[in-house]
Amino acid sequence: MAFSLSPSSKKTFAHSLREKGLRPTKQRACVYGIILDKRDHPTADDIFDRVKKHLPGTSFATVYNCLETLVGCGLVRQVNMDRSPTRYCPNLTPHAHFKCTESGQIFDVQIDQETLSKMHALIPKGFLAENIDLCFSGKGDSSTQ
Amino acid sequence: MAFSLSPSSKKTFAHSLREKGLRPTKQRACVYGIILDKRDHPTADDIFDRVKKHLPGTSFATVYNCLETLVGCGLVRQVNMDRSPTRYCPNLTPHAHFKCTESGQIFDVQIDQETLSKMHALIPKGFLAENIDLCFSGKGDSSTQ
DNA sequence: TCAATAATTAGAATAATTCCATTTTCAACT
DNA sequence: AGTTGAAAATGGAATTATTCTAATTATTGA
Repeated sequence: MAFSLSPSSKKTFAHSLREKGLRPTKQRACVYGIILDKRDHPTADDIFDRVKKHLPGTSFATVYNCLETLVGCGLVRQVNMDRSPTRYCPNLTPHAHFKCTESGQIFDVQIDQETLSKMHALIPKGFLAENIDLCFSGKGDSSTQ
Repeated sequence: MAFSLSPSSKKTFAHSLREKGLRPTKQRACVYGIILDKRDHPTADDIFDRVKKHLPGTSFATVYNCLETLVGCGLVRQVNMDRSPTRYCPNLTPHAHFKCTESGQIFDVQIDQETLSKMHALIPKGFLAENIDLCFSGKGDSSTQ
């Protein structure tokens, strides 16, 4: 049985895909639902395990295909830290990531408008940034571990 | 014939290694010299090709070993963008990276103290950042391509 | 319903990096 | 100078995340 998205998520999902002429399949909905459901920045591997509980026949390739599609539609974002496996995040607001080197957990860190502007201002004339990626790593908050 | 470091680089190099009880070997000096020589953010593969011109018998494993050692000693820094191969950079000052999506080139972008402080201030109480990584990607300066 | 197109599937292939067992190098001691 | 022991280098195999491929299945629009 497929993952059930909330009515508003389902609308966003179907709309974003149709806008690009893509089909809102049950696998894509499931992957999207899983990323929304537990916002722990899962890897493709984590997502594959969770998807299989809902749609047991799903293959790894499909999970990767779905993730690529969802990223392409702007529904989820990739988080790359070091050489570790890519993680996925449904938070579309401007934010940075903090990786705890002890637990491996990743935390979202909001970026205020003023700091964001200062960061943008670093870019030299003639360059046009389409993407900004800010990552911290170090010791996380022990109360959350 | 080994790569020849400038007297001051040689001193920094030998000192940083000896401080950690490590040996300043000719392979390590060569890898370090190559990263200092052409500051184009080479990959391990690029470095391997260049090292072989000076020390033909060098193996890939040695290049990786040397890079790990140099990073561990703080002589060079790793630059990870997306899932592309790790690149290496001898610029030890606070700086960000801009990757041109057209040419693949990576440019250093200096970070002023005020912006750096603002970025640090984003980190929530209880977290201790040991590393900051700021990356931009988009269209680079066409005059440099 | 049916054809056309898009998406999914399983498994092979790839690419960057790491591991491992062996050999070589280097520095400190006889 | 020769010996020894630890550290480093070597070649090749192994690993891991991801992408590719060819065949099958699902979805959409006429």
